[in-house]
Amino acid sequence: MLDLAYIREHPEEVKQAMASLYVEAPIDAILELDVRRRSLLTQVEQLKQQRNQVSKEIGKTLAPHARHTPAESGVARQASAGVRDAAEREAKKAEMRSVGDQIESFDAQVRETETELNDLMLTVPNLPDPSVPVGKDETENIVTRVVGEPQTAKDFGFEPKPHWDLGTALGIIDFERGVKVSGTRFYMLIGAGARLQRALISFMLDVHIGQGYLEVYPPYLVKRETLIGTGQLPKFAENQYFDQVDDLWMIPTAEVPVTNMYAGEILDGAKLPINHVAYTACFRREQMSAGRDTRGIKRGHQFDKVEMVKFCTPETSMAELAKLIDNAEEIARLLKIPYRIIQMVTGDLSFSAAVKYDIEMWAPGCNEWLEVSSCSNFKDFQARRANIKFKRNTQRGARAEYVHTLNGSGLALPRVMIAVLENYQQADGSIAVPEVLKPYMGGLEVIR
RNA sequence: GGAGGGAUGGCCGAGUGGCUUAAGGCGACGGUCUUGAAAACCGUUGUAGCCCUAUGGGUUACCGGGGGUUCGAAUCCCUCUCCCUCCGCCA
Repeated sequence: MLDLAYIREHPEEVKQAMASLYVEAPIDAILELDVRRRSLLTQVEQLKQQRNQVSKEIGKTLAPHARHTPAESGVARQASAGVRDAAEREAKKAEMRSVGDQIESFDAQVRETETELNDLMLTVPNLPDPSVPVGKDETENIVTRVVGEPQTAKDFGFEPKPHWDLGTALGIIDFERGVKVSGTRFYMLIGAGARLQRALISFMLDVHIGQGYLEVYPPYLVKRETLIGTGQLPKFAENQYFDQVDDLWMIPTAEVPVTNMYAGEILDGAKLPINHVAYTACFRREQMSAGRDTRGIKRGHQFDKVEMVKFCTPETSMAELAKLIDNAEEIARLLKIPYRIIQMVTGDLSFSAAVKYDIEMWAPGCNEWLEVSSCSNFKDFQARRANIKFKRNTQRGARAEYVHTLNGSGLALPRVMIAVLENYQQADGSIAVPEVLKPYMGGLEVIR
């Protein structure tokens, strides 16, 4: 969520930013609601002040012993001065009743305006960082680096096969049975296939733990407000699986529970940056892209992922993003798989990101670059939604500020599996196990 | 799923309709004293919003969330959530 005060003070700048994202954002409607809300607040607060004051005066005119008898049964026995007081008191009460009615009506209008305003604010995407190149869509994204040599048939000395052929022949990926049990876009990993995925998970976690990330095992089902915190809701409800009875939602990424684990908290600035790594399954309906990437295990409704999440101070978040990318790259380097880094232009930024880089691994069988990681700096956008703050020190009067949040895949499993299978395939259709994975595979050298 | 008990500031903990502007304690911060420290003593203390003549002043809301009663609610009523104790069920 953007800072409302910032929109109020820099409306033209915000509108331009939205234009560079190729997004229609209701900035004018927000500004109008903001004016209306503040005007209503001023009026209702005056009325409340009046009521508070007069109510206190009413209390003072009551004799101390009478204060606890609401019916004022003793009125008849009081002297004439007391009776006059009582009459005056009743007049004031009647007056305050009418003030109360006005307050009620104003409060209702304030609530209505705030709900409307908040609903609109939740649909506005993050502002892009000034460093992000302006561009319309993914075709204009920038390849910033290529690491390693993408291998082709010439290098292999034979025609490299796609993973669906390799996996099926080896009996380590079973597409038919996955579909039988769960429907389209599901598959099963069998034997060395399942073990290879498990090896990759353990390997990645160990590498990231070594880089200083604290491992977290989070829930896979979360509340609606948790998905609002990271920005998946309300805009992208159609991409989520959820249980209607309990209003619990299946996580599309570990980012959701891990970022929100500090929701509503004020963190100790001395403890920042906080680095977490989590392995989870992820669930996505992907109905928007039905028909795309239908072959193989590239895009399924369920996949595993190791994810890194960072919480840091505003002034360090860009440097932390660079570290995050390097930490994710380390996996590709250790696996000795060629990869490249892509910078997203404004038009291809995700809803919550201010800056975003993708890591793509080369897959010689499918003959394409596979997106295995997205590393994003969300700045204070998610922190504002999830209300995650920090204090720089314990000094008196220290102000709580919003943290900056970042996350990046410490790689998405199915696509790394594809890259491993296709890059390490041999002429006979067997797969050499990458050196760094052998200890995790019980010393297995070749999958055949 | 059933029965009972709870939720108050950074923490502990009082508070059954109006001197509550939330007592008291702890902690934290500042000061006095001291060669320095401790102790003692004095003072300060949260969050969010709005308004103004704006290094300051005013005001509203916040005692788990939401609603209600009342001139007035931490306090009374309804409801929801979460936690604790016990029972049942369960990988």
